[in-house]
Amino acid sequence: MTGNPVLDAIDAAILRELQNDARISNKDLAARVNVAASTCLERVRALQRRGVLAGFHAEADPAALGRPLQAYIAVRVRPHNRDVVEPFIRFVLDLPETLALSHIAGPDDFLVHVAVRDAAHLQRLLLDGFTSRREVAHLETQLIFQHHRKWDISPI
Amino acid sequence: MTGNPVLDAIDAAILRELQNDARISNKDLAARVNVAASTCLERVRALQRRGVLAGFHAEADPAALGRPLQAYIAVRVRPHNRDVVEPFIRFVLDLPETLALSHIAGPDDFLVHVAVRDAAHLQRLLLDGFTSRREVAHLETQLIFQHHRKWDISPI
DNA sequence: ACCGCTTCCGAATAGTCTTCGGCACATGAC
DNA sequence: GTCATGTGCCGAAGACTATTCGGAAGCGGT
Repeated sequence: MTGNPVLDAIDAAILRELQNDARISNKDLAARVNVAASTCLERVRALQRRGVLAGFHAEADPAALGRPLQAYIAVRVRPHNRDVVEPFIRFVLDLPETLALSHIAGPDDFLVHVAVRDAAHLQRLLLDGFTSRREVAHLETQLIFQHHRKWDISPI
Repeated sequence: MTGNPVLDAIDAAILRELQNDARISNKDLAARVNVAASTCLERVRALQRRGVLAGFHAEADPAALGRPLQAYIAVRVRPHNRDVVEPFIRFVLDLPETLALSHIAGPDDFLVHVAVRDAAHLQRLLLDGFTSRREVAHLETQLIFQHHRKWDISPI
């Protein structure tokens, strides 16, 4: 099931098209990858079953939602054990400012990607949201000038 | 038109639903946000026109595609001017390993988010892809244990 | 009240999704 | 070779959905 080593050309094409436009109709998708609509539908469902296609999401522009400023916040958490880490993760993911959170190896423990209204909003988030928490031992913030996300991931 | 400062409750609900499932049918979406299908369709198109909805993308699981290991690569580029930076950005975005690229302020210039097959693959990427380039002055790599992305961004 | 503007709705047509029976081909047993 | 089995693909057809459009309702401004 998960052991299938590679995608064939049609699956790869389906994946590419759906990553570019998740709302394409099944009929159009089938035409683009040169299979019948019924075949295409079954292929898509198989990709979902196998976990290759994990979901479909609309992309909202943070700037259009009043949050044009993005930053990374590197966080060190002490003590770095399960009882502290798990609530911290939940806390960060519940912040409306958070776009993504990584638990990383290195001097810092977490990297939090946030989108905020302006510098004042970022300052408030840092002071009230992060440094006020006991387990937060160290913070380092880097502003993001420009962020590029690649939507189409291909197999290896 | 674009000057409208906030989304009303219906737009916010549409945004939320589409961020959770971009392939929901217009009819179901309309039912969830309590408007007629025709109204819902026009709302969605308006959100696209305004740039709030920037696209619809399938989420592919990098691990299911044979790339279970993720890392951040912090890069310093010298000289840090337009003639060097722009080709570098293009180069990184063309790498199949790249998931995202941020141009940031601070001691490092770029943060590259990559997904690779294993540690050997990462090593090869660093040596052959990055340090072999003239403009790359410094590299720092951090492994990612766990990455959480929030799909539903809300206004402020 | 009246006008102009915007937003919403529901009916109707055009179009799509989804199921299902059957076909074609590959594989392995004998 | 020949048969049985399994897999994947296709196309037809009914069920369902998208999209358009005319008209109604709400809301400020005068």
